[in-house]
Amino acid sequence: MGVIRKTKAVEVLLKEFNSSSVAISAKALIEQLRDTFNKTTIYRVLDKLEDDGILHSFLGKEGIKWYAKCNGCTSTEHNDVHPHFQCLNCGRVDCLSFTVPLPQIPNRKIEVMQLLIQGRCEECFV
Amino acid sequence: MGVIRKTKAVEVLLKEFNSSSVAISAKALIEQLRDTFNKTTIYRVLDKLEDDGILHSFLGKEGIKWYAKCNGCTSTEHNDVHPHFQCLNCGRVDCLSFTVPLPQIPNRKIEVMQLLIQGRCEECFV
DNA sequence: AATATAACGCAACCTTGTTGCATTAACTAA
DNA sequence: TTAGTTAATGCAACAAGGTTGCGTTATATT
Repeated sequence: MGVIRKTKAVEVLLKEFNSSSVAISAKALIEQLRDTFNKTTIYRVLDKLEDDGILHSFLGKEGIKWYAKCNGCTSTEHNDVHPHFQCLNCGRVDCLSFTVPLPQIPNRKIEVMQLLIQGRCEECFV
Repeated sequence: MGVIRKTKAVEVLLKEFNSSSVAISAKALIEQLRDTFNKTTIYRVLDKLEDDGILHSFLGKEGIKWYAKCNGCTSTEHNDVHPHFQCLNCGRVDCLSFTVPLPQIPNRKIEVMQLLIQGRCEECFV
């Protein structure tokens, strides 16, 4: 696949992810950019950025897709396996920087691990 | 909420979960029982069984909902937090019996943790 | 057996995400 | 700089998982 052309959509979305370190849901981006880009475009650009190893995606609560910047991934391998934290109060999702030790399970080959931690974020923590 | 009446749907679904220890997706149950029950009924019964602490649910790949039997949960509290394993080859999902140590994160309150491990199960492991 | 009402079936709907196709706009090279 | 190629876009229609409203059925109670 690969991002070949620097279009407005690519530029705007990249800026969005570079300006903060939190994860953003496809849904939120579509709402936010409703007047600028078609949802199809946004889905396609996100797909591509993921293929290129620039973003990674994961599923949050209710099965909706979230995206965040990758660290150290290439288009051939997504190495950036870390937990995500979703605040049950404000809905915010961000990447946690520590890595979780992958358990060894006999006779199984582990390929991916998705760890979603939910609770109250720093802002909503009283 | 609470399951009040012992209907056929409740009976059949409970039997389904008692006869094996793997997780079953709502989707699969609907397909399997298509000629017997309406999908609305199946969704509602699963909801109830979850509320009652008999089943627990989690999201698998593609955001579809899976259910499995609980161990030691009540209608007021779901304590049964363990990882799930989804085989990327045959699609089978089951509960892993070990618990994962919850990390402590400063200034955040952790309430739920969802760990989905994906790879190749015992049967599909070559 | 009569009654109250939880549970059911059906159809219609909602949400997130995808696909086909005609149009537009980046890049390439003359 | 312009002409040509084709990737990227917008639109509309669709798809899948799941939910809702409401009239009907069946379970439990008396």
